[in-house]
Amino acid sequence: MVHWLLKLVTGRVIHLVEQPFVKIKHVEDQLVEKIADNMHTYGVSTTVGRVLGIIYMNRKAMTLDELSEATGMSKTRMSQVVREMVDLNIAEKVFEKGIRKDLYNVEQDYYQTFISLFTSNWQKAINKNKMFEKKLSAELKNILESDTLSEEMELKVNDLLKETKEWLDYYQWLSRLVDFFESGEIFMHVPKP
Amino acid sequence: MVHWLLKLVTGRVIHLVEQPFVKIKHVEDQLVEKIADNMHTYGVSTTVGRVLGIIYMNRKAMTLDELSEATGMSKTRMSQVVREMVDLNIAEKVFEKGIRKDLYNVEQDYYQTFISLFTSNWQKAINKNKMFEKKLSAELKNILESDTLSEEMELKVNDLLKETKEWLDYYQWLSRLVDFFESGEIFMHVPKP
DNA sequence: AACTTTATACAATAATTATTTTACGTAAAT
DNA sequence: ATTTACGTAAAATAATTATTGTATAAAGTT
Repeated sequence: MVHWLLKLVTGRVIHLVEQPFVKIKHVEDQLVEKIADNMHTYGVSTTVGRVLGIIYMNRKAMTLDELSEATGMSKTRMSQVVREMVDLNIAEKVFEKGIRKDLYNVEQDYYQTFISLFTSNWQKAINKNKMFEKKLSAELKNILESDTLSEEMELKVNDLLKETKEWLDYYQWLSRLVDFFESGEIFMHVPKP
Repeated sequence: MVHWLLKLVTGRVIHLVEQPFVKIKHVEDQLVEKIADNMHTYGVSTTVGRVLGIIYMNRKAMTLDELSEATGMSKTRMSQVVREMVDLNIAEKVFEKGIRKDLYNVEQDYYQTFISLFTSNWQKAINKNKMFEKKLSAELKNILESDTLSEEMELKVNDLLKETKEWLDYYQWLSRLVDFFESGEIFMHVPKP
């Protein structure tokens, strides 16, 4: 960003004026690091979090080169990271006429970011499971038709069928839970401060 | 569990009777694997998920040796895994008189498991952040008192103070969100099917 | 048309996380 | 009083994930 300032720090005369700048930079860095750290809780890597924090603090979209510069990581890695972020719905590519490079921006609202991560995370799991349960349930019903089924086995199969049903219910609940967040209904019951 | 049955599979006479057993076992395994897989979404490793699934399907507490046998992993690993699970509040050590080995059991209610993982996960992050914000806020106020502060810098610091405040608010919200789940209030608004 | 710039695929390397092996302390069983 | 069983610490190894470097294709510039 304002790197010319940083270079002046060694100059004696301007030193006093620079001191606050350095401190501010330090606070900003700490904030970004904290955001990066927290991202583990959301199930994404530290680097994703760091990039999120950097763009967030920058207040406007950034290019891969700028991100690379800011993180000290390769441009390739930045490309990978922003793609992951776009997939997770926590960043978006923005077009700006006259600028050839891709620009990426992030949501400025914490709450929305939380919801995006929460929902994209769970939605994936929900979809995978609904399919699976159907397949399993069919498999079990098929076993029930076998005529060499002992009493004990039949009991077991029915138990598993019940299990499968409950599992499916649970995922239906999760699905509703995701809606509950995505629609913003959650804020009616847990209001923002 | 019922390993003696498995051993019979090669016997020709009992083969027809065993077929369903093998199929049932297969379904159970698939279920456990699915649970294990899903656990990624909760932010825990596959093995933790697998162990959860195994104990869950077993319907009663298991020892480290049994888990080791069931997963094919070392007892040491099982020790590590159950500890992690206890920390996450998704398993508990149970005592049974006459049995020397430690027994571990898991919650049989999916919903409760979800909540345990959700809350233990976030509670950790919340605690870490509350401290941090206080520290940062103090640091910023300190900078404000510097007399070599340019107009621009002062603006910046105030901006960061506001940022910090919002961040704190957000974590307060998360804290309430955790309560909302932990207290079971969530089920009043997103009822179980 | 030749040359840059940009993004990303792909293979190689580094770093982290998961797992096992060995070892040891403690508490029962003999 | 040994001996055996149990759980886990600590170090070593394996497996996975994160990161980089090289290469390439597509679009922009000269």
